[in-house]
Amino acid sequence: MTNAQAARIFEEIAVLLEIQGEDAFRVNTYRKVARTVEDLASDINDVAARGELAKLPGIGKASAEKLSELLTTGRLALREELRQHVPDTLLELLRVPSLGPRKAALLWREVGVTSLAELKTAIDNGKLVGLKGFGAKTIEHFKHGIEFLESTAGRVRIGKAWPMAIYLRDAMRAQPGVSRCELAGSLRRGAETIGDLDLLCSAVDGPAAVRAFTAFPGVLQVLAAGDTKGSVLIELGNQRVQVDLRVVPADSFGAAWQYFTGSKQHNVGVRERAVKRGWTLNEYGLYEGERVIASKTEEDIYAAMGLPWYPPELREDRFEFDLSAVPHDLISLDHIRGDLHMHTTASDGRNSIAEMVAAAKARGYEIVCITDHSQSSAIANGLKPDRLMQHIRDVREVARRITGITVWVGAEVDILAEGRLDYGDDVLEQLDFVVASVHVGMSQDRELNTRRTLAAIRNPFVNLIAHPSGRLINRREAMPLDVETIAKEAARTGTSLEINASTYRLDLKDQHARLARDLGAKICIDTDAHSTDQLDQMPFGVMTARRAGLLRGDVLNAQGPEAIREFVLAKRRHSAR
DNA sequence: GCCGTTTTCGGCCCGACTGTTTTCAGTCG
Repeated sequence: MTNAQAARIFEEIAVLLEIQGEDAFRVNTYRKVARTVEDLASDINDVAARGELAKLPGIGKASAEKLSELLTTGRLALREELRQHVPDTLLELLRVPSLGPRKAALLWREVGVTSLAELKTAIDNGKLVGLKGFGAKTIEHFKHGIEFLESTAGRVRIGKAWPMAIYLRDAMRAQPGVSRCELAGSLRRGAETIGDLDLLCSAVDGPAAVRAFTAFPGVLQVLAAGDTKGSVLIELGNQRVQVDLRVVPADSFGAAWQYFTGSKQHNVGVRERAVKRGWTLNEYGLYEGERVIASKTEEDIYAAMGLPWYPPELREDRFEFDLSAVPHDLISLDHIRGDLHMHTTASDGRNSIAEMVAAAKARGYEIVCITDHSQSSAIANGLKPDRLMQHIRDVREVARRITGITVWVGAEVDILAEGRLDYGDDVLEQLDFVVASVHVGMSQDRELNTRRTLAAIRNPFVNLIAHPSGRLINRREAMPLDVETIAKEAARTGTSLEINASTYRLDLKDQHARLARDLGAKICIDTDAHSTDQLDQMPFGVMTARRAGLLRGDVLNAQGPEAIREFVLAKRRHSAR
């Protein structure tokens, strides 16, 4: 059982308990267990095998026993018992906005509704009319909510949400009386997917700002519009997404920005510190009774509690409250000196070698590496060795013509299903930098996937394992892989592991990148661009690296061309010995 | 159910908005 599967089961138990009206704090305990397991970089089975489950934060004796039961037997008595009492299809009702556990329980007990489909029918047949707590507006809301669910595919990739968020932020900034507007929420934290867009602004007239917001073109539906808060649904490609706006006084902006950036768990951690000092913290400020201790800036809020200002990417209650673990020189976009993984028209890219190189140079890079697909990727027009030889000459020719940037020729060579690389060493040794990655046979088991990735890492000419897990966000699960073993071998051999900056991938993910760095592996952040505009995905890779707590020195392409060249040569020398 | 420099019991973050309420419960973030 994977971490994600175990986490899902504990989250499900939390919901089932909630519907049964269980004590909210006990419910929260199960949620915490789910989150701890989900966020864990190492395999939960390994932790269990070492008998260290109860050492994890928020997991005590009872939860450790339940986890252990689940991992060894694949079943959990508590869950099965709960499911006997509560129909499992009831869980899907909670996805309807403004329908929570209380109302779900009422719908089930009073009207016999146990699923989304039954809710829809019950509404259409007027069966909810007269039900206590269910007025006409509530019923209408549910009707819209079901339509919303049918038209949305859940969370949105950050790369899809970002441009819309910037557009809305700038539109708010242009409103009269609005002195400031900023992104908040998971978007500001650089999370890989976004549930809704959060905007924070300060304005002289709150209700006017909310009115302007809810009147934007593109707003499909207004969910709430108060004096300081507005919520709307907007169209985003083929999806719909909720956008929340909060308006606060300028003097409270720091407190509010801290508050609305989250994460929820980070805020709980910060608040607990306030409570210990006898203070209260809300979106308007940090208070001792009526007295304001801090409110204007985030820095003020954190400093008052003896905490450093946290880059938003670190605010996940993962490691940031261990002050010795808070990095001082976190990697940032302006540290990035090159992009070492991209494609051209030679394989499946849309732009020529010269166009990609010019675009990299225009972004201020000192080094760029062209890495087209290898021969077995027929669908991607992969290069057979003879075409690759011509391609090498073509890249060298561009390198001669375009000055002011180091231009390398490499390849993205397939790691085949049985573990062989798609080019022989006689071909690989002619390249400046070799990217190896898995594109086929992803349904193989953990051992096989790990073994073939290790084989690639041990090849003296392979310098980077690209998108190591092969996941596609919202589309394909990561292939089963022992990331810990991979990272150790990468560290030992001098091979880097990628954070692929494409917002379809973001692979390695933040937690794994942190684990890999801790085990000594170098990380390389690349866009895997298939066109010049995709080079602009780099910020999302950097945000992922920041969430992992990576420093400038942990990132290969934050070094200059000479250092990267030395990284390549060192592995070849080491292997020749 | 977890936790502990207020430690083995008694807390556990805080406020806005909505709807159906005559004073608050439910939901959300």
